[in-house]
Amino acid sequence: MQLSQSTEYAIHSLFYLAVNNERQTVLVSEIAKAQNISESYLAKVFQYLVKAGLVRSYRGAKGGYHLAVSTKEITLKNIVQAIEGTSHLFICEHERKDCDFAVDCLISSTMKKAEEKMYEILEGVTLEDLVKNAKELKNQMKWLNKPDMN
Amino acid sequence: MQLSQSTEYAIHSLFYLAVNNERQTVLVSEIAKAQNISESYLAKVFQYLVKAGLVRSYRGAKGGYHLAVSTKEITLKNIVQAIEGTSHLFICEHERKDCDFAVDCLISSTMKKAEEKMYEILEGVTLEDLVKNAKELKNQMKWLNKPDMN
DNA sequence: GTATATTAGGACAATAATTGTCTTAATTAT
DNA sequence: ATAATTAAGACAATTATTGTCCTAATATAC
Repeated sequence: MQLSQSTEYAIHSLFYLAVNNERQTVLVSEIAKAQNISESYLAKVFQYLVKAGLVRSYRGAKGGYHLAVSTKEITLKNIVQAIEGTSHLFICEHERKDCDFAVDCLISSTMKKAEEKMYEILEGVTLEDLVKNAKELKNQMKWLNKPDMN
Repeated sequence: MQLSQSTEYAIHSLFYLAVNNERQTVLVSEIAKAQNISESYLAKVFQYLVKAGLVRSYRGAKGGYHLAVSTKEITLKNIVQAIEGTSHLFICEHERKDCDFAVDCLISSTMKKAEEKMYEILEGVTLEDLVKNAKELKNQMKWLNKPDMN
């Protein structure tokens, strides 16, 4: 059970948009280059992000993409679900048929709870947090690398 | 992101073994029939369960399978990982290459935490719990169906 | 209005993962 | 020895993911 590579692309791309949030639009080609991945494939990923309402697209010359809402409003959960969909972790075939325990099955309820707990964590981190963290790390690294500190 | 059908089969099969824990062995053919699924495929699933140390196999006449340890010691986490493997939810390609933030990346650390929280819940439910729950539900259903109660 | 830049959407191909079957070997009970 | 059963690997079928390309729609700039 693993998140797809598309999800990694999506997260990194939205992070890129967040960092460049003051620009009016950013091209897919630029974002693909920054991650060193295929532009045509990333274009597909962006279609999901548009559909999920996370980014807005602008066609034509000077077009490109921009975050649809503020960096505080976009969480890791939003991004993961935009790509992976919102279907449940565990879908019991049996449950749909003849299962005696379907009404209050401990397997199903546990799986749902596990899923919720996972999403709770992903919901707690926004693009704003990621940008802040990256800036801190950059500063920290510069500091660590100052030659007069050693 | 979804658990495979094999995982469902594994959970239901181990539940079946747990319910029949007093018997010396149970045949794959019986377990497959109980779930109404292909025996040859379930046989493959059982190979993983053996490898993971959750069940013991007995070859030959009167052979079959039996839980390798007590029902208290087998958790949903064990079963899920036996089938799905233990690799992480999120594996960042970038991280392995030239990422400046690799050391303390908020994306990676959040994903790891989300995964941990999920497994924490799955770890909290054992086969023993599932059997108890099923018995309770059965009783509850009988009670609900008593004609003199309505 | 024409040319240019850019995303949208669909068709398609390649690859990988999952699901499913079968055959042969090993093992055990009778 | 014979019959019953799992082990292991090869293989096929199906589905999901990844990746490319072409045409249409839309917007800007001249």
